[in-house]
Amino acid sequence: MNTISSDVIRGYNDTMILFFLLEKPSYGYEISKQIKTLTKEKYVIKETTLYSAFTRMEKNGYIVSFSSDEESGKRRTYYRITDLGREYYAQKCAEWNLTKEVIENFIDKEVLQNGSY
Amino acid sequence: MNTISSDVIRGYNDTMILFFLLEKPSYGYEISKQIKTLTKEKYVIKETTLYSAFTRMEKNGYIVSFSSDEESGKRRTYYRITDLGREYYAQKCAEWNLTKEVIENFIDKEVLQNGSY
DNA sequence: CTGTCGTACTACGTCTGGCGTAGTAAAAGT
DNA sequence: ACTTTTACTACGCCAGACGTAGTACGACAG
Repeated sequence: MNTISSDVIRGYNDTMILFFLLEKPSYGYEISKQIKTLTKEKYVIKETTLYSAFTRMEKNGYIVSFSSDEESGKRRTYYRITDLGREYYAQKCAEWNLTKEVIENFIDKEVLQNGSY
Repeated sequence: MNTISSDVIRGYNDTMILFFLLEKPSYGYEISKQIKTLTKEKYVIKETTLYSAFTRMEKNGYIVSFSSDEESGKRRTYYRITDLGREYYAQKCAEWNLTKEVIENFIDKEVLQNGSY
């Protein structure tokens, strides 16, 4: 029942990833775990979605990659957010508010209250 | 500045259309105007998006089409929502609440307050 | 009575993001 | 020694949105 269709999230995977990169550079596996934790398992990003988001965002100049010199553990590709990335993130936040406002016009509150379906 | 990217709305165009059909059968042009009005011009659905949504939803059994016998004016294709369509609409409303909850975790409130970008 | 605007669509093709499937490989746990 | 976890890459498909274009009828102005 409570799975989120990907079409809804579409366009916000990038935002989620950038949200964590705002704080500090990170890499795929860590971010995927953070998303899972923050959403209390309500949303789990697919690996392919995650890594293709990285490539796309690097191409767009929102993030830059660098290789880690790990003393121990596996070698990872880290990503750092750019100024353009911060701008893009802020834009998406503003857009989200607008979108929320728009969509909410079409949501029937009553249907939700008595969960009748 | 304040245009909504289609990727965000994606998956909710159907919901918007069904929202109006809940009340009474309607047709393309009327619905497109109603969406524009209800959202105060914040969102205007593209014609191709609208009509392809009709075909898709009819194929899925959410709506059924019938021809109008207009005494005057142009002939139109009307659509009526089905029980399955109502169910689908209710599902989408519930899904929306979940999605909102999830995405909001990643939205920085401060960025929004001082609109700094 | 002619041209333009509003109404009401259909057809076709492209793009993008998400995701299924599969495979690789090193480190860490048992 | 084997399995699990970590950390990816490659390939290809699919669906929804949308650009472009064209059709056609009615109303209304000049």
